[in-house]
Amino acid sequence: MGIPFSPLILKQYSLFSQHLKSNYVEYNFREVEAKWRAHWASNKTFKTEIDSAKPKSYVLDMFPYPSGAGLHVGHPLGYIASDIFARYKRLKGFNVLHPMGYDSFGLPAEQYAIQTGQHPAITTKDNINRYREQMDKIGFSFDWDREVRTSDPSYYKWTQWIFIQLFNSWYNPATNKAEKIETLIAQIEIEGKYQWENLSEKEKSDLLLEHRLAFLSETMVNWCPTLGTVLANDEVKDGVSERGGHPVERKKMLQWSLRITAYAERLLNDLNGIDWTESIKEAQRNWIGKSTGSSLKFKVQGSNLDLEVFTTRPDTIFGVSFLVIAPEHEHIAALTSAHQKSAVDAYVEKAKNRSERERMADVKSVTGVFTGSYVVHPFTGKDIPVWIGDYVLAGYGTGAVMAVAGHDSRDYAFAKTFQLPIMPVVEGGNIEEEAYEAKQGKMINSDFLNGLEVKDAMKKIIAVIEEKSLGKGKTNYRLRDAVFGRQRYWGEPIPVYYKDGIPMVVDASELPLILPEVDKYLPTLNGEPPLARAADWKYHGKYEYEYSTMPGWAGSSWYFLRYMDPHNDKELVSKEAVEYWKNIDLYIGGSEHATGHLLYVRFWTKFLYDRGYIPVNEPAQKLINQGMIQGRSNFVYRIKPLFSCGSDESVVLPLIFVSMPIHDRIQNRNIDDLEKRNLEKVSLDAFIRLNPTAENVNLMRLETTALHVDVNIVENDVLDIEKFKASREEYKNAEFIVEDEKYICGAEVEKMSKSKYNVVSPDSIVEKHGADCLRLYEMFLGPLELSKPWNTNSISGTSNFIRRLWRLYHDADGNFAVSDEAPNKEEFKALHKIIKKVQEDIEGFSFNTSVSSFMIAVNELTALKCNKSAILADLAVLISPYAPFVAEELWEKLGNTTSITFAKFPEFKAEYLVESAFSYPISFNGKTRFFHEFDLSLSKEDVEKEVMAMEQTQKYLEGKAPKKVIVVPGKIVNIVL
RNA sequence: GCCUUGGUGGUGGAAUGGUAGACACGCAGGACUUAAAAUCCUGUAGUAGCAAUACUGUGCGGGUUCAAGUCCCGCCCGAGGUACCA
Repeated sequence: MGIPFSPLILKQYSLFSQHLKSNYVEYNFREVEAKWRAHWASNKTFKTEIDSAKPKSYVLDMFPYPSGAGLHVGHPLGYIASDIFARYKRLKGFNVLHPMGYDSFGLPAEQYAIQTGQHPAITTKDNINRYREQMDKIGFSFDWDREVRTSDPSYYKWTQWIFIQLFNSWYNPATNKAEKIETLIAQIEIEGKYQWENLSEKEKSDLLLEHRLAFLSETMVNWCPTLGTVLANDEVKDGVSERGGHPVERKKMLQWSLRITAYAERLLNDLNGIDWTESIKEAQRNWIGKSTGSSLKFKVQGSNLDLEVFTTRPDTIFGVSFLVIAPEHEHIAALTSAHQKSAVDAYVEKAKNRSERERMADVKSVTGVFTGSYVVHPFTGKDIPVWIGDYVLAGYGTGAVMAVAGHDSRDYAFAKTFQLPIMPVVEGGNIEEEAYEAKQGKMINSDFLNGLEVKDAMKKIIAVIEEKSLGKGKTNYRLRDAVFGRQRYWGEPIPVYYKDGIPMVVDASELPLILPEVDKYLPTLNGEPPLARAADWKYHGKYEYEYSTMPGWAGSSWYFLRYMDPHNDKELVSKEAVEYWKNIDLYIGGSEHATGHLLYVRFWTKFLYDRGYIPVNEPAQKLINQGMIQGRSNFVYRIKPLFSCGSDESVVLPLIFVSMPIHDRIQNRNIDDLEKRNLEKVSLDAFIRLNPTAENVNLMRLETTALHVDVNIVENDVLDIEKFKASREEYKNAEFIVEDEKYICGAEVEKMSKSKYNVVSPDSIVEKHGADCLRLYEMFLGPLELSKPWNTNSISGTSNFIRRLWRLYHDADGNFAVSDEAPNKEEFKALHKIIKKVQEDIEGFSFNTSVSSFMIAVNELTALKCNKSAILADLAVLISPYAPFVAEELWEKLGNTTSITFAKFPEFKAEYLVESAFSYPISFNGKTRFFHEFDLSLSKEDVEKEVMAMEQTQKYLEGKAPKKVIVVPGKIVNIVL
């Protein structure tokens, strides 16, 4: 008596028996990965200590800000690359420092705190836990015992300590380095410019503040009223805050700043000694913006006032036809004539209220006003009118320019607008058309400079200017001092208090200055920063603290040092640790930090070097920028028919989706009548079904609209209809019109974001395909530095690869089976080819090509049916940086008892690749026609002789004698006809 | 505008001046299976041809070379960054 089968059960049964028939056990990545994840964690496999017997390598990722959204597949790209590099270096016998931490002070946690009242520390901790969980899944070889968090008091104690050192230092131009402030006092005393002893405390303080590297000064800042804080230039994009997009205005404020400008020249010069990408170096060079020229004084007509300008083109001095000063220029009042006063006042007022954004929006329009004053040309004695124009910036140079309309396009536009004279002084241009800006040609209309080349004229005029004390040769930098105070809560408190209005730093022994609790994370009613809310928060119970906190980049400007010695509470880093680890050998991160973080970290490193705390003056020898991973959105297309019907009552529209090709045809109007009528009928029927009471229903027009669909329910652009229906209540009864039984989605590359439903998390990939697969796939996508859209479509390629790799070590039944036999020549060749390739690729950061070569190697060894342990053990080691889990498992099965982390990278032996013969492409006029194998020991002449004797050659020669025959041994034969 | 990049099949991408399109995805066909999935095999730049083969092909136009995706000159287009910086 059997159990009666229903067809469905029968189907399931046969499936089951099928499975039993073949008892092959596939690679179980879930089990294996979980096993090694736990093993590495409990054995602290990646814990690193100083080991002077080994060479060191410091491999670092830019640490993340732990945001609430978690990691998406774009984030780990750089981490995977650096992890491969770190694991490779270990195999090569290096002692590798490969840590990770969190840049955990920042705006989003604070914004969230303002909205919800939850302390930013809690939000931050939750986010960090989530990040850690996600990173752990991917199998990074970080030494987590060295984790740092910038918001941790034991960390920011040292950020504050560095601030104190900056405060207590000045930049000595004579020694060209930062020194203790005491050496400045000594110098002041020697020079006797001031009677130091006789100065009041306030005077001393003010005097020193002009030299301290951390100083308080009145600066123009980017003030964001909505956020209640000051923003750095690089936090402002298009006149609005980078985070949140709130309007930003210019405002004068007493602020803490860091004197980064003192380091401008060194920051520029030392770029030559580091191996960073040209684009980052160039961005930093532009940001520092060095320009050489001359300052020059113009006497104001009828006054003792001098107007000083900075120009890079002193050679064009005889072409000056007017001067322009910034609307904020300090001498505007003195320069304005009574007659022009109302016009000037109106203009200055308007310019002041024009936000950065507006000024930027109309770069093309030229505005300005005449002051009514004139200056005297220092060489011709002619009167030169002084104008005000907002294209001149108060913050750069002297806030005044000498306008040479013939040779500067902005001056030219200004002159054209206000009908001011334009005089050419360098041959070569046509001033009727445009300004001639090239620094090339002979000087004309220039008195004693006439006939000189621009370059020579430049030298001569600077000499004359200096001789006559009209000014002097000068170098200007675009780089501004870095504003260091933020009116925010979630940051490091600046360790300063005020005694009788004099800023004093907290004693280093009293650090850390703990961030106090506040009732609200908002500014106070009278506009003071949130820290002013802290109850009884006073230095020694008496003196008011500074209420600003440090900017986001403070903690990240030195974290690479802390990883070397993260638990030291006596020093920021011990001498021993920093002498051993020195600086970063490989730094990987996004190029968006080109002029922010990467400039500040160089600045702090140089400062700490100057003051003798560390032995290196650059943070990173080698820098790689990983590309952005963009999102790839999928779309479904809903039919949106327009109906007309008799009844007025609200109608229910049907939910019908058409596959992408159908949508395309509707959009492009190349849909045939039959299909169109069918679609119309389906829509109409559905409508009537849903609205049975509607009368006189008519279809007006057939249209489709695209809707984003979650990429996680789409595979290879085919929609999982069941999941889609389940995803939202209103989709439950959706209908689909498909072709070939597949609903094809549209796709488009966009930024990866929640609102576009195109976020792919690494967790989902790890869950579905495994961490090894994710690692390989991210590398396989393309060159590390290139931006590319994330597309999960071809992930099956790497997934298959791992399974094929696994099968190499297993027999047909899935039992581990390797042999101790000696490998043959082909097997050695396949192995050594991959040893060479992987080594070259990792050292050249070409990770995508090494994944391909692994595939080739596994394909070759599979074809050779190679199961020799001598080959397979080395293969496991080679692959282990890329796919550590499966490599570790195979390594153990091969009988090893220690982690593959401690294995040795196989040594490449060229002799295995030596070939005795080569199949030459025989080409005619560069076109390959056929192949022929020749022994490589054959001489060029012999090869030529043999080729010429061949029947095929004669065919292509068509009876003609060749003009020339080129034989490149081991490469090609080319016959020129 | 300037700076930095990049432009190669249906797609992601390979190519020290020396066989363009490695590797992978997708697609097509086949094997196994009652069937499907998985797996394996074959083909896959375009045009013409049953085929051998021929021609055309690395954004465009020139050049250097026996030989150019690669080097040089001049353009076009995309991406990222940056800007009244005197």
